[in-house]
This record gives sequence, structure tokens and C-alpha cells, in this order.
Amino acid sequence: MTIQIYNTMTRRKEPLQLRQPGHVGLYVCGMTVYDRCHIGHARVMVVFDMMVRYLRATGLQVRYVRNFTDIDDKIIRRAGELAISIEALTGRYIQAFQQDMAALAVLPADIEPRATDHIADMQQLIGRLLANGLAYQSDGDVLFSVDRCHHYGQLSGKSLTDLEAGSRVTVNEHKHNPLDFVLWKAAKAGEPYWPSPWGDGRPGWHIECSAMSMRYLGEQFDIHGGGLDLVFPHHENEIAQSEGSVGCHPWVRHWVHNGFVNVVAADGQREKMSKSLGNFLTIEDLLQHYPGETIRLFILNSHYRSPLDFSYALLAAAQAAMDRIYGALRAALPLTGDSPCEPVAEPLDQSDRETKRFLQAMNDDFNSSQALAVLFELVRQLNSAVTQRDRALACAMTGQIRRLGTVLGLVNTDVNSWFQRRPSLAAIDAAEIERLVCQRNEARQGRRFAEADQIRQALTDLGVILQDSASGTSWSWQR
RNA sequence: GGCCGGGUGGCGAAGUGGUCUAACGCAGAGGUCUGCAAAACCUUCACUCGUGGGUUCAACUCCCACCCCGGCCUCCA
Repeated sequence: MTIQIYNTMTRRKEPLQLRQPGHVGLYVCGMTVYDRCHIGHARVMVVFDMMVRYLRATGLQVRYVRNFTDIDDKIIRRAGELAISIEALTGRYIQAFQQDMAALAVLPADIEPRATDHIADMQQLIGRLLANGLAYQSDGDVLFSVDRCHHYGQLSGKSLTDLEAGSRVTVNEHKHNPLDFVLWKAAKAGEPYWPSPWGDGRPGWHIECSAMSMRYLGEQFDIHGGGLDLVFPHHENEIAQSEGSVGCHPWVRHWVHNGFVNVVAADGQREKMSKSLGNFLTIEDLLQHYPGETIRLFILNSHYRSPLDFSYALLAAAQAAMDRIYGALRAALPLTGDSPCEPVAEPLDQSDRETKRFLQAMNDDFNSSQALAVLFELVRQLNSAVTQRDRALACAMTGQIRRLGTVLGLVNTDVNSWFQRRPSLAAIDAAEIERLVCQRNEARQGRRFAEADQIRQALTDLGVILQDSASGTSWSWQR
């Protein structure tokens, strides 16, 4: 079964073609670290994490590179505002990023390079571009000459003439073409700089991704990803400068972009969530209300290329869906024992109908939405198995749910801790709850139902939900 | 203005020439179970896929027009 993957360059799904069979080189444009991550960032990270997990689950060897942009105008400005060093600022937000990713079950990339550690690589590329006549110096800057690039505009489906006609870029004296972009910026007073053959300065934004991706994946590689908003100009420029410097085409085989997260405003209008619009919610904010897995399910419930509207109501629905999965696993616990969780040690095969359908969905441009549907079918089967007290089937289904869930980065939590994650405002602790549950069960055994109901009501008022079953009473915090 | 996406039930969201009288989740209704609940299970919940034409034996799925929404063309995931 081949994996079909949508290529922004050709605007169609294509079979995944690897330069080296069995090995995938993947580069994703990461964060500019000057603030907390918002849900838009969460989406890119979760989506590509899901892809990496899946590619690995099919037996492919993936080398995943995701960078940190740790030098740029916004970082410099922000550090100035906070009166701290750039290193302190970027260090702080890299740490915050890693915390957020851990909560979302996003695995670290294999290599997480920082721009400032690759200045020499960038300078080398810039030197080659100058030597190849594709770049020029002007007032201490080094600029890329888009007119010298035949393919310019191919990725974003734009032509140079269209771009110039509709250009909002102000005409700049020292640019040959208004669309020329900076490779190396001359140092300004008070800003950090590095020495270079063209004078002191710092790199332009786009060159870092060319330098770091080629550094770790070679001059040509398989997949380059990022948010849809990076298609133009960032990725367009990366292609121009990369192909121009190393002289290979195509530089990258597959271009993969995820859709935006939109925010629905009070008036019903939706718009892209972004830093510049100031309408963003941070992952940290969301984690106050819901576990990371719920946010992850919310993201993976729609296809990665579709727009995704965010609201707390939608997140609540995702929470209910997660509870359904964990609810089934919990109900099965008395039958299956504590940890029938099978690690994904071996590549997924098509041994059963559900796994086959799961693979088919994921092979079709990572259709996580359909894959999730398979997961929920397994959940129903597990519930039935538990009702029928079919231990073998319950164990099998539990294993399947854990196994396929892991491929999506879901179902990572211990069942009881999922339901017993204590809300911050809770006025009662677990020991006290257990004590009351026992007391109530004694009352029930003595058929003193009024007393039992009274205890249950008291717990309900404190936000604790009870469920009686043949194998005992379980409790959860109210959502 | 140029260029891209998209409009599917109460909500979210798959599907994209016949298997679709449309997956899956949330919410709702009825039933089973339960001391009562809850959960679970069963049944039910779009004769219909923005609107109007066209192509076809057959369209939600292809083509045309129109309406509406979002995005890119500037930093942005």
C-alpha cells in the first residue's frame, strides 16, 4: 500500500516518493521563539507529529528536523521591551514550547536546530548565491534577485508579473525588483550582529531554513512542511535560494501545508488566528481547561488541510469524545487487568479489518478523521465485549485501541488518572471520595437507599460523578 | 484588482461519478439494563449534500453561472 500525500507544488495527491527507500527526510518550519505558542502552532506541531508517528508505524525510518528561529526583528524588539537578553528571551520560550508540546504528546523532533547556531551555513549559501549571480549587495545588505529565478512563484501559483501588479510591497530604492528579499541584513546600532564577508549583520529570515534543512537532510530531501501561510513568501523564497545555491531541482519532493485555525468571534465572523491580529489563545490557556489529549483530538478530528474553527464548545465535545474512549477502557479494566497496553514495537500490518481500514485512511493523505472513526468503532466493540464479559475480545480490543491510538498520539494516559485528574478548585480529595464511596456502598448493601442517594448527591454537588457496576463503583470528576 | 481554498444533519466532521436513502464524534428522542441513577448497548435523528442550469444510463461527487464564507498577494504556523 502506498502512501498518497498532497503536494502543494502540484496541487494534487501524489504517491510518497522517497529518495532513499525506507528513509524519510522531513523538515518543518518551527517557531519564532518570542512568545507562547497558540493553537495555530499547536496544529502544525500535532499534525506533523501525527505524520511522523504514522510514517514510523508503517516501518519507515524518519529523520525529522524542526527548527527554532531565535533571531529576528520581533525577538530583538521583544527582548528590548522586557529589558532582557535575546538568549534569555529565546531560552524562556523554547522551554515553554517544550512544555506545551509535551502536554500535547508531540514528540521532540530528531534534530531541533537553532538559527543562531547555523550562521556559518547561511553565509556559505549566500556566498554561493553571489557567486552564481543570483544575489547582489546593496547598502550592506545582500539581496536575492527573483528575476534570476525561473521557477519563482511556482509553489504559490503566482507569476512575477501578477505579484508585481498586486504588490503591496513599497518600492525600495536599493532593490532591483520590489520582490527581492534580503539574505543578509546590515547591522543596525544596538542590534546583535555577526561578522561576514559583506560586513557585520544578521541573516534574513528565509535563509535559515534552507541552511538548516540542507545541513541535516542533504541538498535534496523528501518532505518540507509548515503552515499554509508560509507558502508565500517563505517557502517560495526558500526554494529560490536553495535551488539557486546548490543547483538542484527539485530541491524538495513534497510540499505539505496544514490549514489555519480560525477563531469565531462573538458576531459569528471567523478569521485566522494569528499573532498580528492579536486574536490568539495560547496552549497554556487551553490546558487550564482541558488535557492536552483533548486538544489533540480536536485537532486530529478534522483533516489537516481543512480550516479549523476554534471554540470552547468544540473543545468540550472533543472532551466528551475522549471520555468515551477512556470510559470503555475503564469499563474493561476488571476484565482485562491493569495494563494490556501493547507498545507499537512492530510495523502495523493489515492483519484485521479495523487496522486495514485505519491504514487505508492514513495512507490517503493522512486522513486522521477517518482513522479516528475506526478507533471509535473499536471502542463500541470493546464496550460490547465488556457487556458480554468476553475477556479475550476485551483484551484484544483494548490492545487495538491503545495501539492505533498511539499512532495518532492519543490514549497515552492511565485510565484512572484520566478521570481522576483533579480540578484545581476541588474541595475534596481522592481519599475522602473513596471513603464516602465505601460508606455509600455499605448503605446500598443494607438497602438504605435514601442514605446512599444522599451521599451520591453530596458528591455530585462537589463535582464527583459515581458509576456503579457489577465490579464496583468508579468515580470521576465532572467535566 | 490578481490568485487560491471552501459551502454536507441541531453542532463538529469524513466521503467526492453507482457500495451514499451519506462514516465517526457531540447533542436530542425511545428502549434494554439499574433499587434509582450513571455508563454501556440497541433503535432513532440529512429522501439530502449553498442556489440555478448542464453533461451522464447514473452526480453531493464532473462542467458552467450565481450567491455566501475564509485565506494569500506584507510579518505570521
